Amino acid sequence: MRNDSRLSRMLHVLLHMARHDGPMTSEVVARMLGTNPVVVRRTMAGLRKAGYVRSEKGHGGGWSIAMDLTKVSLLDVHRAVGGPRIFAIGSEHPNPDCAVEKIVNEAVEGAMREAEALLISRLGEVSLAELAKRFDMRCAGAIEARAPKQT
Amino acid sequence: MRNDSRLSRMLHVLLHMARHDGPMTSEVVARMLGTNPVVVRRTMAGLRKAGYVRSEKGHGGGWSIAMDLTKVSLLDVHRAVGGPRIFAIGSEHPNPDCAVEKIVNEAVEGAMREAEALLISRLGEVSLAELAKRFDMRCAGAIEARAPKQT
DNA sequence: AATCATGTAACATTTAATGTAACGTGAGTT
DNA sequence: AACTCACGTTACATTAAATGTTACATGATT
Repeated sequence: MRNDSRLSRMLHVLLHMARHDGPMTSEVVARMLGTNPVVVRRTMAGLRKAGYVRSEKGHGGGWSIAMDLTKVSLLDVHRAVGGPRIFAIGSEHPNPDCAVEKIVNEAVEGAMREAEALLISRLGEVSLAELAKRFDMRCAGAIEARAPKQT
Repeated sequence: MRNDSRLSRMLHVLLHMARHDGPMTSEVVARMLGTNPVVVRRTMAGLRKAGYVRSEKGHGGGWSIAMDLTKVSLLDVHRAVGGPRIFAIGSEHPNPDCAVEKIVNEAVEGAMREAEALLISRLGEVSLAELAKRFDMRCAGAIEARAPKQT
C-alpha cells in the first residue's frame, strides 16, 4: 500500500484555512495538495463529521474552519481522518495457535504498543494553534534575518 | 501495501530452528509459516547474508542456525530482513516548498522519530535467547499448571 | 544418473491508499 | 426558471510494496 498521507495533508490544509478569509473550495485545496477535489472532499468529510470544519455548497461555498484551534490536537485530526494503521510491520496472525509464534508476537507487539503510545501522546500534545504559532514565529524569524535589528 | 510480516515470520522460524536438530528445509519452514518455499528462501537470504543462518543444498540440506542466540536481537533480525519501513503514515513530500507544510512535517516527523527510536530501542533490548527463554518458561508454567507440585 | 534442496528471475496477486469519472443535490446568480 | 457553482457519493482505475507462484539453474547426496 502507499504511504498514508491523510494526516499530513489535512494539517497542511487546516493551517492554510486558518490563515485564509472565507471558505476555500475543494478545487483550490486540491491544487495546494497536488491532488484532486474528490480526494479532498473524501478526506475532509472526516474532519466535518468531527465538527472541525464545515462545508457549504453553491456560489461562495467551500470549506471553512469550525473549531477552536487551541482545542484540537494533531491526534484529533489523525483520528478524524480515520485513525489509520500507524505501522507498516506486524504479524499476520493476531491470535496464533503456535506457542512460539505467541511469544514472538507478544514481544514485537509489546514494543510496537509502546512506540504507538509515545507517538499518540506526542501528537496529542500539539494543538493546531501551536502549529500555527510555530509557522508565524518562523516567518517572523525569516523577516528578521532579512532586515536584522541592531542588538 | 500489505502488512510487512518478515520480522515476525523470521523470529518465529528462528525460534523453531533453535529447538530443532539438523537443518530445516524451506518446504518445512514454508508449511510452518503458511507460505511458500520461495518466499522463505527470499526472506531467509537476508538472515544468511547477515551470518545468522546458513543454508545447504542437496540431501539432508536446509537451513540451520549459525549464530549465538544471545548475541542477536530482534532489531538485528529486523535489519537483516531489510529493515523495512516501520510506519504506514507520513508526508508525501519529504522536502516541501510550502513553509506551512514544512512546519507540519517537522511536527509529525518529530513525533514519529521519537516513536521509532523507542521501538528500535525496545527491539534492540531483546535477544533471540531471551525469546527462547520466555518460551521455555511458558511451557514450564503450562506443565506446572497441569501437575502442580505441593508447596 | 536420479533426487533433493537451495538460488534466482520473472510474473501474478493482494491490499489499502490515492486518482478519476460520472452523476446527484442544494445554494446562489442571472 | 434556468444556469452555474461547489459539495456528496458511488464506482472504478491506478499505484506501490509485500507476498504468492512458476520456471529453471546449480550444487550436494544417494
